[in-house]
Parts: sequence; structure tokens; C-alpha cells
Amino acid sequence: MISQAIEDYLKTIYKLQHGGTENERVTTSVISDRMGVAAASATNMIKKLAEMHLLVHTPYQGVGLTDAGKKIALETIRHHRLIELYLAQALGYPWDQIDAEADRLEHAISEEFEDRIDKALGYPTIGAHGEPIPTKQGKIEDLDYPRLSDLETGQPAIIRRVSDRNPEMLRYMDQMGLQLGTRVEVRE
Amino acid sequence: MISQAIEDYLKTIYKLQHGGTENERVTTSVISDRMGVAAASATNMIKKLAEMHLLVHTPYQGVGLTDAGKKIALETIRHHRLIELYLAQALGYPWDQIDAEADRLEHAISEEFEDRIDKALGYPTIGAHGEPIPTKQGKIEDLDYPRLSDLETGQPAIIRRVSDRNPEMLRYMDQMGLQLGTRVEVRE
DNA sequence: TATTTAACTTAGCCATGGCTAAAAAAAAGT
DNA sequence: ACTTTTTTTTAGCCATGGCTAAGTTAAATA
Repeated sequence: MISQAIEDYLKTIYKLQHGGTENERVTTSVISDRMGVAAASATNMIKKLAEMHLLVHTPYQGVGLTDAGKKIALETIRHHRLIELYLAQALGYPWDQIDAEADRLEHAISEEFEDRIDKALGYPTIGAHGEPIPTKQGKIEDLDYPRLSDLETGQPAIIRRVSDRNPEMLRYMDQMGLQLGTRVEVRE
Repeated sequence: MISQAIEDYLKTIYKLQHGGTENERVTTSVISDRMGVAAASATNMIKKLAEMHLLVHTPYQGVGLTDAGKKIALETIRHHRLIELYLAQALGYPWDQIDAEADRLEHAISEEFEDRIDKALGYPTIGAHGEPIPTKQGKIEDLDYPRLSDLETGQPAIIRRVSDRNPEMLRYMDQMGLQLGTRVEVRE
């Protein structure tokens, strides 16, 4: 069976494979770091996931998700992002709180629930922090925006996507009036 | 820590203590039956809950929740019933599906979530099947309606509460047009 | 009352998913 | 090239919450 822990690992690994600055290796230590567990725990789970053919593991090198693993990861990410958007839009959650709540709910909802909030939201394709929402079929758009740190001084830009990993930063941005769609310009 | 399993046992025990036809003893076998686990599993958990002072156990006799145990049970039931009502009212779920979905979600939501759906629903006191919803402070009304089987032939009545334990019956009632508030009369 | 049956508990096993400590492999520095 | 450091793996432990099989207690029946 696919446990909550398995879904969490697969989701984390998927994000590390893709979110990261291109082809960095997804190693045991990177995974254990992100998951907040000991390296040995990650090794154990990686071994298990490899036996389940959800990923391929080259010892001392790193892991890569199989299609089966990617599918589960994308389902979990779809759940997560739909829930986040629902919390924000239907229940008025501030955007710094939706990630934590969705982290728990994503493992508890049924397909039925997914379908119903998807419909209630009008079949969205972009999440609350600007991330693409995978389709039910497991397709995901490759939205690639330039990073703020890559912009030149004086260059105008529009905020298209923010990281959800730092609630404090999100609260700070709220205070500053910075949202998705806000026009900004690099001063220094 | 209060695990999901603990919440489930306490909820089940609470319902057996109260829902049942008055003072029947809540024994190991009754609990294991309802929980769908082996009797030995129930014995183990009862032992653990007794050590945690969440219930009092008289061996071979049965259990009774302590105030601490009752508190957790009522919180869980409150979560369950608010979620059920939200699923029905906000997401249009049919009433035969809400119990199963709520059974999983009730363990995953935060206080914040509880407060927000409570507000969205207008601070309801009666759940989707007519059950009282415990307050945040752990108070619960003792709604005692006569049972259909206790009515005389020819006696008119209004449906006030239905059991959520039998989805098939709920579907059947839906087909018949029987809802909470529907007037009925005993024919035979 | 003696025995049978039913209910409950104990003993001991299993899988999951954490952990630490120690060993092994790879990478980095001298 | 050899040593040191870092990373990864292995070994073995723990808690949780299931299970079966066997023993024990209470209740029912002859």
C-alpha cells in the first residue's frame, strides 16, 4: 500500500528533481534534510521505494523517480495545490498558512473530494503561490520564470511565483503588499 | 501523543456509551466489533488508554471514559460533524458519502480549519444526520427523539435524526424522498 | 454443582517508520 | 598517493497498532 510516508517522500523527491537548479543529484542527504529525518531513515525508505519500483537508486549517487513514482508524486502534488487554493479562496486562509494545512489534508482526501473542489475552483491550472497544478492525468506545465536574483538593477518585473517554504517571508510580503501579479523593480 | 487510532477508539467508545439504548456495558467485544479489529487489539488499546487515564477499565466488565477521554472524544466528534455538514452544504456531497470522507478528514484538520468551516456554516448546532454538534467547549445537547420502531400505527411524525452507519439505507431514503424534516406516518 | 460455552486477556509475532552508533565508500585536502 | 572528512549504508533498537493462538475468567446449561 501507498502510505502517507511514501507519498511524502515521493513528493519531496519530485520537487527536488524538478524545482532545483536543473540537474543536481537527488542524494540521500538532500532528501533526509528536506524531510527532516535522519539520513539512515531516508536510506531505509529509498531502499523500500526502489523495491516497489517507484524509484531507481544508484548507491552513493542518488535517486530518480520511475513513471510509477512520478505518477504518485504528481497526484499528491495535485491534491496539495488544489487544497491550498481552496483554503485560500473558499475559506479565506492567508497564504502563509495554507501549505502546512494542505500537508496534512493531502493524504486524507478522496478522488471525490478532489473533483469537487476542482470544480468549485473552476478547474484552475495555477496554484496559490503561482505553481502549476498537475492535471488528473499527471501532466504538469513547465512554468519557468526568471528568478528575482537574476534580474538586472532597474529591470521591471511582475511577481509570478513565490516559494511556499518560508511562511515568514510570505507574511512579510503580505505586509509589503506584494502578491502574485504585483509589479516590482530591482533597486539594488 | 494522541494518535489517530486513539481518537478513533475514544470516539467509538463515546458513541457506544451514549448512543446505545441506555446503560449497556461497553465491553471489549462491542468495541472491537465496531472498530472492525480483533478483540485482542481492543484489549491492548483499552489497556493503553487506561494507563493514559482516558478511560477506566474494570477487567471483564467494560470501560467508561474519564473527563479527559470524553473531551478528546467530543472534539473528534465535533470535527466529524462539522466536516460532514460542510461536505454536504458547501460541496454538495450526498449524505450517504459524508461519513466516510469525514472519518479520514477529522484527524487531519487544525483548530483553524474547524473555526473557519464553523463560521462558514453559521455556527450550526445540528449535524447533517440530525445529531447534535458538540461545542468547542465540549458541551453536547442530549437530543432524545422517539425511535421509529416505538411509534404506534397511524401515528404521524417528523424525521429528526437518522443513523449514519448505513449508507445504503441513506441512499434508499434519498430515493424515497425522505429527508430530515420530512413528515411520515406509520402504516404497519 | 459440574461442565460447557462465551468473553476476555496474555503471549508473542509482524510491518511501518522512526532513531543512534558503527562501518564502508567516496570526495577533498595535503 | 595517502590521509582526513563527509556521505552513505548497515546493524540493531524502539514505539505503534495490528494479528493469531492459547490461556483464563465469567456465564450459562445440564
